[in-house]
Amino acid sequence: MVTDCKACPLRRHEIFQKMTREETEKTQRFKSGELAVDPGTPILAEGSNAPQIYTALRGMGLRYKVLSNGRRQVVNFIFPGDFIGLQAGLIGEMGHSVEASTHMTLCVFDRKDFYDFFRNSTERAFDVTWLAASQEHFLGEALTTVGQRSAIAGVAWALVQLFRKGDALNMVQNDTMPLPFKQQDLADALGLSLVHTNKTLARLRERQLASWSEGKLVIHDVEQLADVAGMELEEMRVRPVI
Amino acid sequence: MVTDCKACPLRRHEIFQKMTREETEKTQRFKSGELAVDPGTPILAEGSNAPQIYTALRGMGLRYKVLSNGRRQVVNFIFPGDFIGLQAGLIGEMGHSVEASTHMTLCVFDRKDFYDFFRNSTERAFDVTWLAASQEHFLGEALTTVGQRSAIAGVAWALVQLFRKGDALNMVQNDTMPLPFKQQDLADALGLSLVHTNKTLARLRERQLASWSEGKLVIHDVEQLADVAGMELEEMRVRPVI
DNA sequence: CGAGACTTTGAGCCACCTCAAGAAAAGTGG
DNA sequence: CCACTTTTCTTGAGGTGGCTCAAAGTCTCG
Repeated sequence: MVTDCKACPLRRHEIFQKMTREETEKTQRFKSGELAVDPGTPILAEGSNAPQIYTALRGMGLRYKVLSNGRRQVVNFIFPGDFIGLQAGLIGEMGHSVEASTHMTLCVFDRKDFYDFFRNSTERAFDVTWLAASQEHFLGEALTTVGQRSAIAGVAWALVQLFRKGDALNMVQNDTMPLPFKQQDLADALGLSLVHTNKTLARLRERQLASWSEGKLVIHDVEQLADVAGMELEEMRVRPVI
Repeated sequence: MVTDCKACPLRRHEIFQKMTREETEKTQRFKSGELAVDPGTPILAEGSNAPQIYTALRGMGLRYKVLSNGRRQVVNFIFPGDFIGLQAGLIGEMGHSVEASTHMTLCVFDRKDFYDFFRNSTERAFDVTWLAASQEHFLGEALTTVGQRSAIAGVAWALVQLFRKGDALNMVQNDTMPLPFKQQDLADALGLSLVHTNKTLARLRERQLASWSEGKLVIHDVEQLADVAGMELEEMRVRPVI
């Protein structure tokens, strides 16, 4: 049986299904073009030249880099629908590692097919490029946060981003969404220590701006939180028609 | 007369020349498809939906974002050959501002033509995507630096990056290259204060690792500096053949 | 019930910040 | 070419936001 890739950002089901079917036949390992991984499982390693590319279907994960001194920078949080390994597919090598934070199921396809796919449809090629550019845009924002915002503004910024992304994916109900990460993950994303991140989260909780515990993030007034972050809420971009 | 766009990263001269010629006719403003700007001139503004895209032919500049509180994050340094406005071309809006640090001359073409260009050649479409992905890769590195490296390691990292990029462009002679930026620019790139950046540069100079003054950066032993930065020197990536 | 993983809190410290002011360059106009 | 102004660089002094160390509290799970 072939996986339904509705969740793939490129929405080209027939292509993805073909890829995953081939993948299945080739490796004899994936029952249905899906790959299921447990929390903590590394999916891609920095510097690797992995032949696979994935789309997250369910579950969440982290992109991160680690320095030789052991410090870790979380580059991004992965949500359902996100692409994993685009960099490897494009420039031939991963610039970061990826691992699962929760149980995840991934849609698998391989690089060679990715090239064909890119070549055969300018429409889809544009989508891929759009995705890369969006990611670049996001990283610019993140860099600005880490470089210029105070701890409380940075944490507020991150929570707003996560909440809005969750909202776009219909994960928010009653002002709350699942956020299955550790405080250490957020700390590493913001370049803060765990201790200070914890204290900053406590401050936001006291001020009734945001409360994150037991894997649930609750935000009643996003605008107020965005205000603390010193950011304007830009509306979600939609891929333009080329 | 039509500009020679050898320096454009996409090397598709006939296209670019056509674009710039059209541009010239349309605006009656650019004598030869080139645009010359003075130091300090804003080229693109964050949030703008500019119809133009550029390639830097000569001179250097800065990409940056400014926060509502007035703080500025320098996102990247622009060298000859770099693309300017790719984001606007792809996702319809600039995520950062761009301004010239030196006198610059730019190769101008417009967005509509960019779309056609993208659509009409999968080869070039791939190049664009590759560029976007490379930029994403770089930003991930920068984020890691700002988030996880100490001031001295961060400054060392930045100088190594600049020096290697200059080297790739044959701007290095006798271990020295032109670096026409201000210390404030570097400080804003690394999320450090001007004062601390200055003192850190002084330390590197004392330790004979790197010396930057009067617009010239001198590095005798890049590996030693990379060591201070705690980075491995990865070799320059070349766009793979698709 | 004990072990391990995560969160919370307290206490002291330091890397980097801000404020301030002088020195050196780099324009600018006559 | 020289006074004058403005910008950039440099250095000192003192302050603080966020860090590290340490330990206790909570939760999960075998």
